[in-house]
Amino acid sequence: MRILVVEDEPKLLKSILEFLKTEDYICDGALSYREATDHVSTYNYDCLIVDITLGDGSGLELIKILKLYKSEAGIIIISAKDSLEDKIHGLELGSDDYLTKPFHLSELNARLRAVLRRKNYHGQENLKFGEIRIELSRKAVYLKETEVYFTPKEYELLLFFIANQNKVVTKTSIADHMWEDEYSFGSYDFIYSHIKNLRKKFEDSACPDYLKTIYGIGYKFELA
Amino acid sequence: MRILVVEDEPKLLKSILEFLKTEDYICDGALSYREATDHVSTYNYDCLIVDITLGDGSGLELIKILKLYKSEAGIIIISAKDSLEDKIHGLELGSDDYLTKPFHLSELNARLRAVLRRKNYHGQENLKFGEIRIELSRKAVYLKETEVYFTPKEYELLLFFIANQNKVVTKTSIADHMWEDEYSFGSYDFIYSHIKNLRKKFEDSACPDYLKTIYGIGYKFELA
DNA sequence: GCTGTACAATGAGAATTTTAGTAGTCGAAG
DNA sequence: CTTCGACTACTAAAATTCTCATTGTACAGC
Repeated sequence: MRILVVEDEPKLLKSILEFLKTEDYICDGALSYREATDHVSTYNYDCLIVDITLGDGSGLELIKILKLYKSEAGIIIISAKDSLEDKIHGLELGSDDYLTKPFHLSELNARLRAVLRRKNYHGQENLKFGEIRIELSRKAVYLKETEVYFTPKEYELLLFFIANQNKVVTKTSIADHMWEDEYSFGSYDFIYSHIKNLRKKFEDSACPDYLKTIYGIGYKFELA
Repeated sequence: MRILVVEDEPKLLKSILEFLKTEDYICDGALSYREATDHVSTYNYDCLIVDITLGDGSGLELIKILKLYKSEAGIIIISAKDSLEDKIHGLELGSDDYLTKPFHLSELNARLRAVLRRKNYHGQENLKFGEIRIELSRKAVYLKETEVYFTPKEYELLLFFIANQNKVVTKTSIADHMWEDEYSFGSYDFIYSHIKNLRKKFEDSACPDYLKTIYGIGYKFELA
């Protein structure tokens, strides 16, 4: 379940992303208009959460553009104003729901579930990939039928790879997803480190290592 | 026993919720139509209490929609008008009972019990989870056959965990559920504090600690 | 095939973050 | 005025994440 959150207030964006990640969504953030269109033109999202009171242009314009790229994605609008106008415009342009600041994060989650359900993504409870099984609601990872503990970063990374299975993921995109704001372009040592930990857990459980290194590019998670 | 109350008058909603909580129901509130459908699409309720004179649309419409999602849930209609028409319509659409404003909360409780009984939830008096037994009617908690006093917040938290057993509950959702009004992105110290108190009571009674910490995320209440 | 360079993997420990624990303040109820 | 529960502030402990130095590996050019 892939989500893009567009919000210009860094703190709020961060806490939304953190929360959604704890709820097992694969999500990215954009601080501006342009960043958002970049992301949308690059990745496939199932739902977009958009603050329409961004600084750099009309948020409703943005929605039109987003729709062009990704017409089947759900859209939830966030707004500070409770103005009926904006609400109506938003809904006319094809947003699926509307949320007024301030809001509870679990409220956002409820809307999100509703939107995704309306789009027939009945929230999956389990993920399977080869010998790996994940019970999302329990955050439990099973390798070959035995439960293995994964730290938050490891868990998130694993989910990310499964979401992008059979595709090459660049280190840049990994860094982008997992370390939103503060990733320094210098080295990817921290990625190597987490990759190593993942592989160690596979090995310790005699689980095949589905993670292929693509030299000079990144990784690919695939069977056999 | 999970209940959703749909009522657009905030004060009334609040007092209904408070009352139901003292009666040991796990309950959520919705101030509008849309909020209600969100909740219903997200959680499983055993009964819905719906004011059909909401501002944002016909309440009877709402009931139709609610039924679509969750046909086995009981429904009690609240209405300001005592019109026979609405009553008949409501019952036709599958509501189980009907209550006219103003009403006593104890009256609501009686209807609720009746509805739940009819649905074979014959007045669930006890909850059990491992070595924990709760007599809901008395708000009495037994750990390993000895009664232990739990403060109101501890009790509510315990019920929340039991209601969400075997699932990871994030700190955010705990905060959202237990401190609906005034929680702002602060620290989670108060959660830690209550968690500690719960665990202390388990320990003092030599009762297993079913509460697992999920580092960086929240907690999980499960056997073994 | 050999060699050099850039990239990737590894292991250990430092730094940071998160949680547990302790003590104490505040405010409401009696 | 006292008691009790709810919450806060602070310290300690635990766990995770990140850094860094080092070792190993793939690729390209010769």
